[in-house]
Amino acid sequence: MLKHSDIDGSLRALAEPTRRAIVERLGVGPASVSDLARPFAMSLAAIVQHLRVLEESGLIASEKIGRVRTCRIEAHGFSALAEWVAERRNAAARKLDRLGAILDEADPSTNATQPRGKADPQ
Amino acid sequence: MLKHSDIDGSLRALAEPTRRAIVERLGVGPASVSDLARPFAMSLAAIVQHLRVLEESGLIASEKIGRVRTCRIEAHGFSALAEWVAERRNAAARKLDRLGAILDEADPSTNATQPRGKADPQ
DNA sequence: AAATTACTTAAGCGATGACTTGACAATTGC
DNA sequence: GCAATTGTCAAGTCATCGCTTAAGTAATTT
Repeated sequence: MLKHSDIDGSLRALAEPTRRAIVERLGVGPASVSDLARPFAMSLAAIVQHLRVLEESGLIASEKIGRVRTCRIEAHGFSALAEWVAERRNAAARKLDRLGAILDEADPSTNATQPRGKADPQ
Repeated sequence: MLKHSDIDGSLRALAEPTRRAIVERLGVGPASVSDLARPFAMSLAAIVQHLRVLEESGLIASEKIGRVRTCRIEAHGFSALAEWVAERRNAAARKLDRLGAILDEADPSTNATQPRGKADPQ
């Protein structure tokens, strides 16, 4: 149902400080393109390019009314990403200390694809 | 306490499909450099470079014993990242429909930095 | 000790990405 | 209508990134 991952697009989009700052600004509330551009020492055109990347990745959405385009943050895109990151974090946590053994016994399927001969130490 | 974010490093590292695949592989369990390289149609040196990026960002760790370096996923780095993404997702969710009003009344502090003159519509 | 395995390091190359400038289009205010 | 505001599009520049090849080191096997 949820677009099985424009994880790639989302992560690429967020791997850039300016775009992250824009996203954080939009977390406060919607804003126009020039509002978003104002804090930065770069051309409006550059910001528009960043916005395009963010919108294509589904992290923000925008609507143009008259001559002003208003941008807002898009919950959907962030949910997909949050899920992916959480999965990895859980996988990592499962490997910590002895907790691994406990959880793996509760749900052995998570270990099914383990390569032969590696007993997953620690 | 938690390194206020090599969010930048983590996101940059994960914005690359090969590195994401490596991380997913390590979610199953630790592996050597050549183990990690095997599935990919690229040189070992390339993989080593990817591993370096991942390690510098704190998403994986590695230890060399004898001539083989063993890599594992690092829970810490993923937690920091998961937190950041969750914050943005929450900010986004708060702006949805009327849910916003409800949550904002429950915790008005989240709205305190709203810029003047913007009433946060919808 | 010679060969093999498992990396490591450095230099270089082509593609992509983040900007710029400049020219244009479409509202809106006077 | 004219001018400012707000954004769009296209081209071009420069740095960074992902990869390669080639040469080197250190541990292990035979």
